[in-house]
Amino acid sequence: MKLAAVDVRQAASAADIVYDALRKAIIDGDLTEGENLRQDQIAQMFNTSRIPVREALSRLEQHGLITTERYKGAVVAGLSIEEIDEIFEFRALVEAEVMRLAVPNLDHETLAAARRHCEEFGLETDSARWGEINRSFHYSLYAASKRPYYLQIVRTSLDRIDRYLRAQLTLTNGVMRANREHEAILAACLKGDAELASRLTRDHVLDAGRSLVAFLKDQRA
Amino acid sequence: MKLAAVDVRQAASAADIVYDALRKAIIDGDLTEGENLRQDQIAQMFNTSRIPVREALSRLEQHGLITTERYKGAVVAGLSIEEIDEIFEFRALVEAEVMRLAVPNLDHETLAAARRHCEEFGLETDSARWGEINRSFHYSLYAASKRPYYLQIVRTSLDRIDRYLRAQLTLTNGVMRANREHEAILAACLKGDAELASRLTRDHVLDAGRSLVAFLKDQRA
DNA sequence: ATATTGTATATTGGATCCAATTTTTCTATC
DNA sequence: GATAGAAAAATTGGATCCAATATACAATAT
Repeated sequence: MKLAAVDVRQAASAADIVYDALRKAIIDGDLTEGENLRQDQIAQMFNTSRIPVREALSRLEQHGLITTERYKGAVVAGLSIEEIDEIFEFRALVEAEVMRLAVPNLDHETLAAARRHCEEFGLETDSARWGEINRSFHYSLYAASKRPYYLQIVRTSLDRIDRYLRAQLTLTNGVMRANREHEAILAACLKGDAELASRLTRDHVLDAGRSLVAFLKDQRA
Repeated sequence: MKLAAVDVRQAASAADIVYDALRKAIIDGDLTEGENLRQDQIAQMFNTSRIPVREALSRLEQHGLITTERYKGAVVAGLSIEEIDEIFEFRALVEAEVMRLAVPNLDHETLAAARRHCEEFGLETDSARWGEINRSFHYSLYAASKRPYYLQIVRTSLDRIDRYLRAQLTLTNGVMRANREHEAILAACLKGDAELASRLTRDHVLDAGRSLVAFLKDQRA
């Protein structure tokens, strides 16, 4: 008897599913700052008991995406202007270094993929997708750094501020500038100029941070 | 009626207690790499049910301190040489920057505390305490950077490699050199030379990483 | 004797129930 | 009608019980 080999992959646990869904909802901004997260309500949404929900909430709290208080429950964490500023500063430091380390390892395939993401970003008209494509562009280059720990940190940092970034990315001029900066970074990568790519990445992140902070200061005032 | 003001602090939940205890045991090296963590056994140790234990394990997994597999359980995570190397490289980047940012904010009190930790490190003979004092010294300076997010990241990074570092810190020559480097960093801080303090911190971390990696390569061969 | 199959045990993930505490609602009183 | 206090509802953290699966070991066939 002949059978095709089937990749029986481990099914994710309920806690994993709930965690992934809530994380996505928070970084997408579908759950807004300060919003209450009732264990019971979430459990019903996912057709589970509160146990896996609590585990998911506990993980989210570890990553700073929510805060919890006994007998009170969990709320989506908000960030102060100062905290947002600090995270952008941190990202600029780490992502610039990741970019520097990535350039020597970039091959044609990776560069082609990055170019596709870059073009896609320029052509996309659905503002809801900009954030996602933006991540894809940067990550496709960052991956060449072969620094999984750095990338994990970048991911958790980005998770914290992504929803604010998306709010600001809906402003068209922000997208235009981001697109120009992406092209400049890509050009530096094609030239193999690690220092330039690193500096441009740093400025790209700091720029985004500055305009976001300005946007939020205005909005919150 | 007069009552002394009592700091009624929120009692930590059982999950918090278990998490803290396990985290400490892992970073202190009391739980060794690959060691099995049975929920039932841990629950009995802390006189609780498995529920808070599972929550604690879930958090530890998020921080990379353990790995879990369904129906198999949790084991203390081990790090490859490459992973350790990467974490030291990362720490060097971030801690150098934190040090640079801290120097302009250092006041007499902070410097005095750092000096005390530095001297304590030189005088301490109990090798088990070196790791702890080492952290105190660096953190006392880092705190002046006023960058809570950076510091949180530094903490989780240090958590991952602390037990290896402690194993290596038992070698007296490692402590001697660390002590000299601490004094040099402190001197740069006293001079208010942020660039120098930053560079020395970077080298201090990279040095520790290099000798640790050499030590482990030898040990694991 | 060895390999294979079946069974018992160990262990995890999840459901349901309980205790503690907060928040809300209702009621009695002014 | 407003307010203080009590009862009810809501909500969380934890304990106990159940289902699913892996591992260890015994029984059996070759």
